[in-house]
Amino acid sequence: MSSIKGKGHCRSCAIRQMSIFAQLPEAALVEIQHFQPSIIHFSANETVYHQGEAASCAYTLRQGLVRLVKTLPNGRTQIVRLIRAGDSFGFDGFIGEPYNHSAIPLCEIEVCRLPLAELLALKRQHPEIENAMMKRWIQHLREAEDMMLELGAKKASERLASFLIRWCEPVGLNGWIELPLSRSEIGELLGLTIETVSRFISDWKRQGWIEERQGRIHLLDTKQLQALACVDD
Amino acid sequence: MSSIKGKGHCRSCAIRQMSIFAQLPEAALVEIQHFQPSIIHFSANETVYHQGEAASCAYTLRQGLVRLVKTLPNGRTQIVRLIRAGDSFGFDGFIGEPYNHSAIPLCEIEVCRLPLAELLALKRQHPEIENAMMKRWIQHLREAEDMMLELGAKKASERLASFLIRWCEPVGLNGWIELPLSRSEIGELLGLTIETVSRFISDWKRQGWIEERQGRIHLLDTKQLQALACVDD
DNA sequence: CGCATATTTGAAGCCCATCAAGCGAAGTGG
DNA sequence: CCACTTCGCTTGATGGGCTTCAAATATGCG
Repeated sequence: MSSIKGKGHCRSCAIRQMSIFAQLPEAALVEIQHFQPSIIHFSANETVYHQGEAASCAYTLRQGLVRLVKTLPNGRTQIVRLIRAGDSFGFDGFIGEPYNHSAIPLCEIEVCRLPLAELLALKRQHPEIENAMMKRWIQHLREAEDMMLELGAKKASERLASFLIRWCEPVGLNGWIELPLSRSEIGELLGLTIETVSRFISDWKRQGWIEERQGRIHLLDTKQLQALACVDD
Repeated sequence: MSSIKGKGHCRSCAIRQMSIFAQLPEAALVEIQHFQPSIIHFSANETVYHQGEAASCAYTLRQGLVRLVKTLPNGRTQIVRLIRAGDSFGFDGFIGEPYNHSAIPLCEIEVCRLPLAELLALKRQHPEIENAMMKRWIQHLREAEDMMLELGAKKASERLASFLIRWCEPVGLNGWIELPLSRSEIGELLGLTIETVSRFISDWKRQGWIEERQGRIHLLDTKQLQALACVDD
């Protein structure tokens, strides 16, 4: 079950630098305390909010990884975004709409819950927040456009290769990195079946282009993958 | 060729009510005149800006229809958004990035070109703009999520059916409406080939579910299409 | 260890892309 | 005005890529 750990302590918050509150002056942090944002834990697959629910709160991810998911009546699902520590999500309430997707943790997570009304007030007083949010939205829109290109114009192997390359970018394309997504979750992200994902990964392992051990992955031959990926930018 | 028609006259602008400047007080409109936004005409397929170009201006569409397109090195393309009158686009410069897509008119268009630096200044002085822009971004992000679900989780017929239903919504699902997209452009939007699009449309015409005359379309049996579309929301 | 779950692998089939040809409407120039 | 071209759309035939169904193997967890 989810559990409320306590009130947020913005001043000492480890991920504030990565969040939309990074540029806030120290003085403003005291103010936020009045809002008493809640720090909440969720375990893996324990839904933070459901698609269609009234959107009364936004969230900032403090730890872990969250997937934003949309589901068709027939059960087919699509992961529309992956949320990392420092990212905020769940702003649909700003336009009076219910959540457009469900937010489901990929692992144990910790979020900071921000009531929208209070966030709205805070935003009005501090243009830095508005600015930071705006930049995030533009960035997210760009990433969504990139994803649409992936889904609409690329083949299975191309999508998977460019996903792996993007995923491994943080470690400079040459080290080991956690891959906390199951085959099925990778499939839901890329619009593929679990079998197709598994087949290509197995194949590329046999080719010696990638290796994998206990949930971590390592790209050995990025050239080959890059060629497969149909790189554009 | 594109041609600059003259300076914008915000006060008398026919589409201002639909734009991000709708809530601006009359007084502020005079200010904008100093910025002298340019009204520019483009003919169909005459690119407004190219993916990768430095993004120095944003645009508001006054008339016509624009497609935002991303292209792979091998030539495959994906329409990532359709822009209607009143919509603004091309904000990548706000985060210091080049345009993430190309903007290409589907027909003759008229745009209002806004230098980003000046728009930024105007935004700072008038929170209404910032607010309106924020709402648009949230809305666009929601639509992008919807599109990712379409592209990743639906089959050809389902994508096409729900596209037609969405397209015809403005006329209440029971009247004729312009469809200024060619088969090939519908394909680029839905991640399908021109032949697949043509086949289904022809089939549905034969079934008597839709009819089409000189670039206009009419849904006759929305129930059937709805069933095909895998409706979710 | 034993069970549940995730992954792999195989076989079959379908959906859609690809290749190819024909059709119709609009535009051009003689 | 009409042959000719062009372009978008249609329709057919074929093949391949990915899904689906199924079963075996690996992995993790109590």
